[in-house]
Amino acid sequence: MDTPAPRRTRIQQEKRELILEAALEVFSTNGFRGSTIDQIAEAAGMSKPNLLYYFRRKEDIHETLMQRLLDTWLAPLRELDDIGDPLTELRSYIRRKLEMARDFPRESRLFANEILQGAPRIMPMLEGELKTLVDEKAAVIKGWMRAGKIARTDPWHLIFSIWATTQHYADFDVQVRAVLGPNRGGDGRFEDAARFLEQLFIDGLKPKG
Amino acid sequence: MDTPAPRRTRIQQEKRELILEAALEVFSTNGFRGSTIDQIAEAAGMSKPNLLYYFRRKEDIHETLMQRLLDTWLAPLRELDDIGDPLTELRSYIRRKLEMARDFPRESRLFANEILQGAPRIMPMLEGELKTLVDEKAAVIKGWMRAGKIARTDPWHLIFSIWATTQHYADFDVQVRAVLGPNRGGDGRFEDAARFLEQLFIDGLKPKG
DNA sequence: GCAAATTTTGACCGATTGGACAAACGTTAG
DNA sequence: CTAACGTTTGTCCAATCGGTCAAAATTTGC
Repeated sequence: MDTPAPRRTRIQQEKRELILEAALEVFSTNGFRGSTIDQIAEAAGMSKPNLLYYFRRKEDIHETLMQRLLDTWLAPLRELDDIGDPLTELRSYIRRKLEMARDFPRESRLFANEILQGAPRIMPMLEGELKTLVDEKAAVIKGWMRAGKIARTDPWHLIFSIWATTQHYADFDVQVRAVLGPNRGGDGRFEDAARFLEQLFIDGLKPKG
Repeated sequence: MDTPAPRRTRIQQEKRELILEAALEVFSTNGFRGSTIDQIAEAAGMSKPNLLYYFRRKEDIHETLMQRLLDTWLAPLRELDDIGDPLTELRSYIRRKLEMARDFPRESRLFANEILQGAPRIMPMLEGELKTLVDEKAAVIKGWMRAGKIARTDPWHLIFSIWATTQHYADFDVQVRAVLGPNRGGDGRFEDAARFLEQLFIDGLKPKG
């Protein structure tokens, strides 16, 4: 409805991708207001007016970036399956989220920036699509608890905690690396985190007695 | 060494406090670059040149704010005591951190903003003071594990997870409230979170038979 | 090969920004 | 009362910002 006919030239497609890639880099490290069109243009290897030929306003770039992000961002939770084995499902959800923090830290920071500032541009999506999805998956988890397959807890706060702990390794990466130091803070930190989080969540969720 | 003689008038003390309070509000919601001196001045109820009489540069305000923040921010971890009962110590550490997220969300967001942007202004403190403190407390926790008082895990990632989960309720507050909805997202959400986190961390850390 | 359409650029604009400055205003101690 | 000191304000400035525009350069369809 809102995108009637995005007929695009080959050049347009390529250049738009280039700009979005550059904008992701710039926005995720400086925030929206902290980033300038010039910075993005330079990172994309083109002049400012040229960039503005592809995206007429700075906010259009951010909006496009945000729309793409949200799809991939919620994919792991969408895959949480009622059918599968509960502990296996949760374990792979945690692993997938941690992999996203490792492989797409800029996307994570872009999202964190948006939320930190009060989510002015995606509030409807949080209260709509996101809430619906979380409620749905919380119901699934509650079902597992009722069936005695996992220990009883608050499913919503469980999901929050998984989000918080996994995204922490992207959003607070500099702090994590600074504290761990050059040895433990190297490439192995994600495997260490994976082991720790699996123990914390999965062992903790095994049904009691 | 760096603050030789901060002799200050009564008016200076009062006005500086006023400015810092206003700046905390503005910086924590807009980030450093996203905030303007005019905004802070207006929030503090004074003119821009008047504000610049008390803080000569915008960055001076941010720096002062950050220095104050770091002291109070690490206080809970500093209090983690080797002498006390391990599970009690950890439980009250988690509770204290969650209380800080509830009572000082602006400070939490200010800190998160700084880290998100790569911690350009506090990197030395992260690699110095913070790393030292965390290493020290990690050693304490390791001692508890060796003594069989709590289950074995990675102390560093345990601390990261406590930080992540508790601060989440300040930094991602809008998302938490949006997902929980008007009923569960009300004032009780911190008590729910406290219960959940205690179960997650404390029960999970009880020594295995 | 050429005309039409697309892409790129340099020059420019008004608004906003952080900050400087001197003059005006208030306060306070003797 | 008054001189010295502290505080406040209006005005101004250079730099940077998001964005425009027309003209030049390039690509594309035939």
